[in-house]
Amino acid sequence: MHHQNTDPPARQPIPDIKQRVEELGVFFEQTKLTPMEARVFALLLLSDPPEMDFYAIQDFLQASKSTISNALKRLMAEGRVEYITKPGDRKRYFRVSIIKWLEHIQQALASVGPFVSTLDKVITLRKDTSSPEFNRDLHRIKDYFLFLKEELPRVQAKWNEREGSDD
Amino acid sequence: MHHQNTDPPARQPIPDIKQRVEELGVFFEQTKLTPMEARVFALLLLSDPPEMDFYAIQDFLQASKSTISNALKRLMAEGRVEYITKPGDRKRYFRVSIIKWLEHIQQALASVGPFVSTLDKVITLRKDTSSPEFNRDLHRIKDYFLFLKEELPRVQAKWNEREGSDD
DNA sequence: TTTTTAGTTCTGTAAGTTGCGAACCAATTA
DNA sequence: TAATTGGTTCGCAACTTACAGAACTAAAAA
Repeated sequence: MHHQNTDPPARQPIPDIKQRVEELGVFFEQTKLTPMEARVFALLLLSDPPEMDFYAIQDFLQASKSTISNALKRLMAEGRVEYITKPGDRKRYFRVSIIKWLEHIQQALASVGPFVSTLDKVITLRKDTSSPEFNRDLHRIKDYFLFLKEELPRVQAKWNEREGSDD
Repeated sequence: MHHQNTDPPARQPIPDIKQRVEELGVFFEQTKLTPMEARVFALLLLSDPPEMDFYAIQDFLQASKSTISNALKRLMAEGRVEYITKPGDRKRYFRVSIIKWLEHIQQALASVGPFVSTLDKVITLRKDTSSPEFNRDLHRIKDYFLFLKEELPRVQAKWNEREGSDD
C-alpha cells in the first residue's frame, strides 16, 4: 500500500508562486544562504500548508536530490528549518521553524560582543603608539559597542515583557 | 629631489604585528571583506602612525599592486578607509576613517527595515492560507522587527545625547 | 623631453563554490 | 527474499572569486 493522502484539500496556491519564490530567494541570499538554500527557505515561507515533503520541494524547484538534501541539511543545522512527521508516514515534512528563526535573529543582535573584545585588544596593543587622537577615536567606537552591548538586552527585555514572554 | 622624510621617528612597532594582522584580518573577513581587504583594514588599525602609503602597505602584505589598489578602492567606497595627503608629497596616506566606520556600523543597525517589508509581503500573500497558526507566528516575527525598528533609533538617540553628539 | 613616481585598469589563472548525477544505505513493503 | 521508498554521501563539472602580472596613465622631477 502506498502512502495514503491525509493532507488537507489542496487549496488555491499563492499566485505567481514560482516567481515569488525566486524573488524572496534573492532576498534571503543576503542572509548568508546559497541560492538554492535561499529558494528552499523562501518556498517553505510561501507554501500552503507550510510543511512540504522532500519530493514536493525537489519537484517545485526542479533541482537534484543531493542539492535539496544539502540545502535542508544546512537550513536545519542553522535552525531555520525543522521537520515534522505524521503517523503511519515515513516521510519527513519540512517547515520553517519560526521560533528557532526568531531565536537565531535575537542571537545575531548579541554579535556585538566579539567586536568589543576585538577592539579592546587593538586598543591595548596601541597603548604606546604615537597617535593618541586615533586611539581616542578607536576608544569611542569601542564605547559605542559597549553601550550597545548593555542597551540591546534592555530592548530585548522590553519586548519580552510586552509579549508576556515565557522565556 | 625625491620625497623628503618628514615622518615622526619610527617607533617600536606593535609586537608580532604580522601575526596580529593575520588574526585581525580573519576576524574582519566576517564583515563582508575579502581576505586581502580584511588584512589591509587590520594593518591600518594596527599601524603606527595610523596612516600608511601604498608601497608600505604592499610591502608589508607582500601582495601585488593591483590587489592592494583594488582592496583600497573597495574599502574607500565602503567608507571604512580614507586618505590624507601631505604638503609637497604626491603620495596618498591611507588610514581607517573612524567616523565613517562608525556611521557605517550605525547604518547597519537600520537594516531591519527591508526585513519588515519583506515579511509584510509574505504575510499579505499568506492571508487566505489554511495555516493561521503559522501566519500568526510570522506576524510575531514581523512585530519583533517592527519593534526593533522603533527601538533602535531610540537607543541611538540615547547614545547621541550621552556623547553630546554634534551629528 | 625623458624618466620616475604613484598608482589604475586589464587580462589570465588558481582556488574555492555550487549544484548535478550516480552510487549508496536503511527502513518499509511486496 | 527482492523491490521500493526516502533520503544521504561522494566525486566531478561548471561557474565564480581573489589575486598576480603586465600594460597603461597622469603628474612630477630630472
